[in-house]
Amino acid sequence: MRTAPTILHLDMDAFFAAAEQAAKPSLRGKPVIVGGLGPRGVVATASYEARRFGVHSAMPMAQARRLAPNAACLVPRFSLYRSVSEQVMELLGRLSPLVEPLSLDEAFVDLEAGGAAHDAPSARATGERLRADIRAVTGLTGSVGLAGSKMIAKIASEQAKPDGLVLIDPGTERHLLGPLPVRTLPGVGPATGEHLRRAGMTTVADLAEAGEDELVRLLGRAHGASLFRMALGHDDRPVVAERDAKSVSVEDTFDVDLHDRVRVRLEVDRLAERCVRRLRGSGHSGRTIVLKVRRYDFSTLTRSETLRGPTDDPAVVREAAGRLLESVDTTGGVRLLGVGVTGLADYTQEDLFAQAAAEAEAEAAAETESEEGAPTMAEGAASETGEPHRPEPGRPDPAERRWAAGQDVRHAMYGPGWVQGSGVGRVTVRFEEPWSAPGRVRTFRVDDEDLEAAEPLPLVRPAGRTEPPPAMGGGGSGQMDPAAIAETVPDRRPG
DNA sequence: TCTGGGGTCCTGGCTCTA
DNA sequence: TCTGTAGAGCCAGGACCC
Repeated sequence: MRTAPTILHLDMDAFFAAAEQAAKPSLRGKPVIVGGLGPRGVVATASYEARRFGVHSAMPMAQARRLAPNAACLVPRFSLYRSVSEQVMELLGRLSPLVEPLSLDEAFVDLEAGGAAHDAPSARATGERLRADIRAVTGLTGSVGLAGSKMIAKIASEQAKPDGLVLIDPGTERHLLGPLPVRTLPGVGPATGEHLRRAGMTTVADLAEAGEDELVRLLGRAHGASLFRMALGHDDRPVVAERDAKSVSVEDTFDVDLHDRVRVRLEVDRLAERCVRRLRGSGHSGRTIVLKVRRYDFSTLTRSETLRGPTDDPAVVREAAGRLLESVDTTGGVRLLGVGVTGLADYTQEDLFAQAAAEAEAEAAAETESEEGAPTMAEGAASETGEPHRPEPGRPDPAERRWAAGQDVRHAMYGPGWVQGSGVGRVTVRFEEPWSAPGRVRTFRVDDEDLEAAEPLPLVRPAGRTEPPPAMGGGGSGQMDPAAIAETVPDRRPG
C-alpha cells in the first residue's frame, strides 16, 4: 500500500467496438456490436451507443440483436486490435519498466518505478498526458485510474469511464469502498456474490464488519482471507511485468451438437494439432494433456493425463487426448470440445526424429487453416447456414467464397472497404477508410474476382497522405454522410 | 435461436511414498 | 511387518476475469 497514488490502471473504452468505429467512419455514433455471429455467438464488446439498448459483454448475440436490431454486428478482427494494443503498450512502456498487461485493452503501470510520478499532482499530470498520447497515436480513448494499489486503481478507472481520469488519494480507500456492492471487489463473481448475499452481506462495509473468521468460514481459507483484506482496502500486490504462461489451450463450440463419435474424435485430433501449434509458437512443451467436453445440456467435463515428460509432439498430444476421450460418454451430443496442455516447460524429452516429423506435419496442417482468433471464411459460412463446416486438414475447402460482416476487403476498382453483409450469393461492401468520410456501399457477387480479403488499415492516417485528418475519438464523434445513410444496405442474412 | 474463448487460481478427494 | 500420518502430486470441478 503506497502513500502516493502512483499505480496507474488503464482501460481502453469499449475497445473492440471503438476500434471498429475508428476504422469505419460510417459507424461512428451508431450502435456497434462485436462478437461471434453464429447461432451460438456471444457479444465480446458493445459500443456505448449499443449499451444504451441494454446490450453488454457475454450476452448471447441473438439476444443482443433483438435488443438493438439496428446495430452493426461485426466479427472481431484480432489482428487490428493487437496492433493497436501494441501501440498503447509501447506508450505505457515509456512511463515505466513495470507494465503489467491484463489483456489487449487493459494494463497496470507502476509510475514510481519509472520515475513518472511521485505524488498526486505528478501522477495526475502523467495520466492526462498518457490519455492525450493514446488519442493522438491510436485515435481511441482510454480511462485512467490512479491509486496507491492495483485494486483501487482498477475501481478508479471503472469510475472514470468513459474517457476520464479518477485519482483516489491513499488513506480514503475504506471510505470509498464501504458503500460499494461486494461485486466491486476482484474475485467476487455471481456465485460468491450470491453466497455472500444469502449470508446477509451486500456491501463491502458488510464484509469488513463480518470479520476474517466469518469470511474464511463462508468462502475458504485463501478466498476468505484475501477478500477480508480487500474489504479493508489493503492490497499489496505488486505490478509484475513478466508473467509466465501456465497453460495453452484451444476450444471450439459447434453450431450444432456433434453426435457422431467418429466426428468427435476427428475434432479432438484437429484441436490437439492446433493446440500444439500454439504451444510451439509460445516456445513451450507441456506435460499434462487436458480434454474438455461440454455436453448438450451444458454440463462440462475435464479429463487430464500427465505424461512422463513434457512434449510438443502433435502425435503424442493427439493420442493422449484420444485416450481421454475414451473415458467420456458423449451420447446425447457434444456442444464444445477443447484440448489444452499444462505443466509447461521450455524443453522436451521427445527424440529429435519424432520432432522433425511432427514439425513437417504441423506445417502442412498450418497451410490449410487460417490464423487463430479470426474466424475463417468457412466458419463464417458455417455460422450463416447453421451447419458446422470446416475444411479438413490437407484438403481445400470446396465451398464457395463467403464473407463475414466487418471483414476487410479490397476491390480492384473501388479500393479498400469492409463487408457490411452477405447472403443469397451477394456481398455488400462499404468503401471507406478510417480517415475518409463515410463511404458508399456497393453490392457484388460473392465470387467477384475483383474482390479479395485484405489486411486491416491503421486507424490513424499514415504520414505522407494528403487527405484531411479523420474525425475520431470519444467512441465515435464523426458525422454521418446523409447520402451514405440512404445507400446503406441492411445486413442480409439467409433464413 | 441462451450461455464464446483463453486463461488463472482454489478446493477437495484420491493415491503414493516416506 | 503393520499402522498412522503427513506431504506431494495428480485429477476434476468450480469460480472468476477479460
